[in-house]
Amino acid sequence: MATLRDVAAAVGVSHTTVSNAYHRPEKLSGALRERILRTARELGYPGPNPLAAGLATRRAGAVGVLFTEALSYAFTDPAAVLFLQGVAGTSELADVGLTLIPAPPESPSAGEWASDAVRRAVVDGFLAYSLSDDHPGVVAARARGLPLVVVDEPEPRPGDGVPFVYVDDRDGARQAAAHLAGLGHRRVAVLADRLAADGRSGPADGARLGAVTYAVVRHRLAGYLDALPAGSRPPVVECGGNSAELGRAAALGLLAGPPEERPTAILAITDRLAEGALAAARELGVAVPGELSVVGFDDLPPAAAAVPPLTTVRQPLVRKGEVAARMLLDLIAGAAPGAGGAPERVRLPAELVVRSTTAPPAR
Amino acid sequence: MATLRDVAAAVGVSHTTVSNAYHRPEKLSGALRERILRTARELGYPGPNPLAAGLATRRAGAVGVLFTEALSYAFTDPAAVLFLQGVAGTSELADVGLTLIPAPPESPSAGEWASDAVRRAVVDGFLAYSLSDDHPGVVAARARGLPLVVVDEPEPRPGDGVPFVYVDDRDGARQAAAHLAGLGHRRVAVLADRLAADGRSGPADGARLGAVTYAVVRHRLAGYLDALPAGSRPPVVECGGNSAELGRAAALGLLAGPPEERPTAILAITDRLAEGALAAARELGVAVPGELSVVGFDDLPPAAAAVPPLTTVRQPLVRKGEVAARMLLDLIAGAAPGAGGAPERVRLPAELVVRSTTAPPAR
DNA sequence: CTGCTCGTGTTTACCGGTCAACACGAGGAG
DNA sequence: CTCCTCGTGTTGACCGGTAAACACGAGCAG
Repeated sequence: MATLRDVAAAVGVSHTTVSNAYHRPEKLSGALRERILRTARELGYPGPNPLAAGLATRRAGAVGVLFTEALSYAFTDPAAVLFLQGVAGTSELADVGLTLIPAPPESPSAGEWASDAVRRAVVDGFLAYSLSDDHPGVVAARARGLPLVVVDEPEPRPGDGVPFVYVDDRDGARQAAAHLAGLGHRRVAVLADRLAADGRSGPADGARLGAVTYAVVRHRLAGYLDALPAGSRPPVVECGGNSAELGRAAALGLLAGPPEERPTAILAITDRLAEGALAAARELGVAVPGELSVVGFDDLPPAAAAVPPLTTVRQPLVRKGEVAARMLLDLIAGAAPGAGGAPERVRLPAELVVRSTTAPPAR
Repeated sequence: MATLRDVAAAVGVSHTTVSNAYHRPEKLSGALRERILRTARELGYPGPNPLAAGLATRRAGAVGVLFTEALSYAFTDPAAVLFLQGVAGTSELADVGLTLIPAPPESPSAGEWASDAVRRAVVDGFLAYSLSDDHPGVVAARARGLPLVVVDEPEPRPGDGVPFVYVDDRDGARQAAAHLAGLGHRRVAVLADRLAADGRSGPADGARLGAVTYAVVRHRLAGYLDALPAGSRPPVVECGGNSAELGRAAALGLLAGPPEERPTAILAITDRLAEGALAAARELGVAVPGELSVVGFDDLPPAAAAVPPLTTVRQPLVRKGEVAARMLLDLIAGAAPGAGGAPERVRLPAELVVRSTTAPPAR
């Protein structure tokens, strides 16, 4: 493949002049520039090699987004996709690429050399999206010494200097539970997921509830407790994954008992689990919201279209992506976190959206 | 920031040895390797710079996926996301990154230097996803001289040597129309989109139908005609975008007339338009499938969950991504297209899925 | 004792650009 | 007439790695 110097030789000018023909048209006469570009075309020169240019300028021209697990899984999660939409919107404004980086939570197999993808990514900065507290991906990203913005979790220790964008999950959950409590519900159950990365399912005991690995889950759970009558400990059951199917299975168990024993309301930690709960209720002939109230979390597009439309907590997913991307771009552009330019943490509000899956409990 | 040579100097070895400590542990003693790695950590050396490494090895370690329009829009399109899911699944197997590249169809503003993102992307190859026939992004990608696989469109000229992965849209559309024709429908209308990149809406005349810029649309339209009674020219109305809302608006127009004049069936060129048609029918009190049959295209997840469940044509979206990614990876690994290794074109089947939105026309 | 191979490192040449500093002739100001 | 500035280019030094070829002592077979 022809290089910049080949073109220079063919035209009979210096390599710098060819470089300038591409980036600094004003530094040479129009005629010469034309001649250079034409020769380049004739020689099949594909233009300056981005790798070489990047090395010289020390800019990769792209930002990396870190996902837990496989990317193929991330695309399966509507919340992640919406977040990405926000990120994409603002990073293309800044004319930088977007590279997706899978960061499996497996612990390093060959000593300290796990999360290779993070180490090898050609990027100017990272966006860590919703990783667990102990995730090696975040560590690897920090080790790269590049600007890093953490989204949702893991929550950086205050003073740690890591910019952080998050949603007030606790307050959102509190609103959801308060809504239910206000309607008069006393027997409330929680449908949860991801208390840890082990994918376990079934009722969660105190120990497990005390050691939740994901900050988002921790906060939502705490928010529920905030608004429920003091001292009440709603049963929490883990679904083993965030899907309607798994939510349905778990809800089936919750709803198995006789009417006077089963919960009158379910707080689902995500919309998809709520969807599953709705399916389970339908299957069992339990009327929603007559005999059972359900509240979701996220307010994904299908929530409004569900039958009945789902009462849920809205979090600004796209906006979260926009804010995080803007913050990272500022950081890359040179703003010191916390100091003047970029704020160190941004909290986005969550808001209860009451639709048709909640009502006072049957008496 | 410390470099590989700094570490070498600190340890008192050559820089090559440090490089080997990272990539070829067998080329040096374990003790020395440990010492090097430890020193590197102490110096805050972030590991080999990916840009420099890439330059030297001539591998970027990532593949680029080209989308029409903005990325933020692509994430809005479930079909694109599903495709990406397939791509991500196979490229992470190969341990290469995934870079998303927006390729707006605008014509070059500064002479030949449009689609900058394509030219600057640090990738080893491109996947062009569903671009229009004349899209500058494809041209730019070819100009980079890197392996390129085109997905869906633009259809490369035979013998052009560009690998191509596509779905048999024409056959899928034919099946849809044949199903309707078989049920006895004679007044069929088509809900379309993207006849060109101008976003126009309204009835499409012959001239416009003759100059469709997107191959996929062209094929689906042709497939419909294949199966409809010879000589019948169903009215085609453009929606101006692929959304349920726009589909609803267009369908409202189609369904405005008295029962004996309005179509008894609608062929929607995408599921989302079909969804809009369903909404319009519901609004107008037109029973589906009693008074109106609707067939979609794509078989996105919501299609099965719609009420009533949508009859549609399934295309293997995730698989399309997998096949295309595998093909590109093979190409990057050195297989010549067409010759031995990678086949030059792969056609994926489309299949009609009959659900509950189609029935014989009311008599 | 000689000659090979093997394990460990080192030397040296790229990879393909960008950029700061400098060269040089022409036109305009003083 | 001289000096300065400006428009155009050129020189040469990086950017931060990778890899082929070579050096060298030790162990070992013949």
